[in-house]
This record gives sequence, structure tokens and C-alpha cells, in this order.
Amino acid sequence: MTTGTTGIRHPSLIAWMHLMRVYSKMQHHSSDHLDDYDLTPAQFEVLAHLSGSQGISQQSLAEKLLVTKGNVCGLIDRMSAQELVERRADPEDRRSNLLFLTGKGVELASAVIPAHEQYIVQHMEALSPEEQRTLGALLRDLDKYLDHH
Amino acid sequence: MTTGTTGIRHPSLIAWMHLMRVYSKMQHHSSDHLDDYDLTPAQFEVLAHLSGSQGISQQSLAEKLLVTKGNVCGLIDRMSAQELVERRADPEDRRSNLLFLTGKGVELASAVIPAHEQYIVQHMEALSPEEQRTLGALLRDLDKYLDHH
DNA sequence: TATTGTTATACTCTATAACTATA
DNA sequence: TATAGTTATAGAGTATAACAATA
Repeated sequence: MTTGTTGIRHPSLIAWMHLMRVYSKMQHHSSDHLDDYDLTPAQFEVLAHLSGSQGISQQSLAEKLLVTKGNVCGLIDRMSAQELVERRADPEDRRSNLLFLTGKGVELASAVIPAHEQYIVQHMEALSPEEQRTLGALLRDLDKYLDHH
Repeated sequence: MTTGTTGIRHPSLIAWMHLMRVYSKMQHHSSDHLDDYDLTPAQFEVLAHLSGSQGISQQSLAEKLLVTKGNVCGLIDRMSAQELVERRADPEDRRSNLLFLTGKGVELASAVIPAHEQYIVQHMEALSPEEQRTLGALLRDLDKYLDHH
């Protein structure tokens, strides 16, 4: 972004610049935090997604994470080596694996997710609850819009 | 995020979830766009930062990009191999390099940055100019807050 | 034919840490 | 001593593309 000395910029560029910075700073700090649990941000996302919907396929997870199925394969390889996740055969489609958290995975998720949420809540305290709702609503609209554009 | 079946969530968690999604989707699409110019997102950021302030040191660039000086060194290695950027000795501190765009770098920046900005403006059209300003103001406040927390 | 998952390949980004040269 | 940059190492994440098994 940073168009240098340009005085006037489109409001959307300003919004995007700050969005990128907020994202980077939050990810940066939060990845320190995830280090305590030996999780990378991508692995945390897997944990969080599976926590919400166990038994999905690798393909389905790939779509949610916006990465390829090849990536998910490697990600699950690493996480199942750590015994956080397991693949189970899908009785209805023998091509497919269904993904589940192990006991250890559930335990880790139940520790790291609340801690992570608390971390986010704390860092968003710069904004009032009302502002947080406004921000959420604007970003939700943008999020939905980006699905068709 | 995705706390699964939980009904009530803190407004900041909703905002953060959508912020992550918006960021991911925008980056994903925009990285296709940058591919046309043979640029990675990180390289684009270098181009954009140098466009705004030529003659900064590698250390200073590292701080702006929120990465280590070792990363910047490799990044500049790759970009100077492509003749987009050059290192010049700092006459006032012989430890330091000052970074400049080459003619080719300036040319590329002057093509890719406006195209990229146009891309962002288009994708933010989901929101009215007024909403974009509101979003920008909220994210700016959050951005500043995160510098001290 | 199309889809799920796997594998092979390659590259970028990233961090850490030790090193050199300057300050 | 401290700082700027370099280098070596290592690992994760990512994409692409070809492949096998199954639908």
C-alpha cells in the first residue's frame, strides 16, 4: 500500500492498509503465544476447524482453509504424527478420509482455543463493544461479498 | 476461531474471524494478480515500501515489514538478482546499506501498485464510501493500539 | 470421466544463531 | 559493547502436477 507522498487516497486503501497491519501484528504476537503449545498458525486453524466440525473430509478442510488438498495432506501427516488428529475411513466413500481430533487433540484444543480467544478479546479492547460490533458487521459484509467477487 | 456450537460469542471474536477471512481471501486473489508480474506478496511489500521511501536501510525495512534482518537480506538478494532493487553504500555508516529501486524497479512499481490499488478499491465496493471510512477509522485505532500492547 | 487422497518437486518465507565489519 | 549486514541451517507452508484408488 504505502503510496508514499500521495496526499489523497481512496478510503478503501486506507482501510486495507490498516487491515493488513492489524492482521500482521495480531498474527505475529499470537504466533508467539501458539509457540507455547508447539502449534503453528496453520495447525491451530486445523484444530479450530475440527473442533467445530469433526468428521469432515480432507478436501472439505482444504476448502475451508483456502489451501490445496496436497497441503492438507501434509498438514494432517504432521499433526497425526503428533497424535493430535486421526484419519478414519469413510464407510460411505472409500476414496475419502474423515478427520477427527484424538483425545490429546481435544485436550489441546480445549486449552489453546479459549486462551487464544482471550488473547484476541484483550487486544481488541482498544474498541468499545459497540465499535467491535460495527467492525464485525462491516467485515462480515465484506467477507460475504468476496465470496462472489 | 470457530468455536463450533457456541451460540454467544464476544463481538471481538466475530470481528476477528471476519478480519482473518477477508485478509485471506483478498491475499489469495491478489496473489494471483501479483503472479502476472512475477512478484510474491512479500516482494510486493518491498516494492511498495521502497516506492514510498527510497534510501532506507535493510534494518529499517525489516522493522517495517515485521520480519528479521536475515529475511530482508534474502529478499533483497532475490530482488536484486532480478534487478528490481539495489544496495548502495551508506556514506555515513559503512556498516549500512541504503536500498533503492532500479529503473526497472520503479517501472514495475508504477505499473503494479496502481493496478493493485485498483484491485483493492474494486473489492471493497461492497461497502459505501462512508462505511469504508468507518472501517478505516476503527482499524486505524486498533492498529495504533497494537503498537503498545 | 470426475473426485479423493497421495506423492514428488520446488520455491518462498520465516526464525535462530553464529559470524564479520564497522560504530 | 552494540549495531548492520551476511551466512548457514532448518522447517513450515504453499502451489503444481502426476498418480492411484474409487465413484
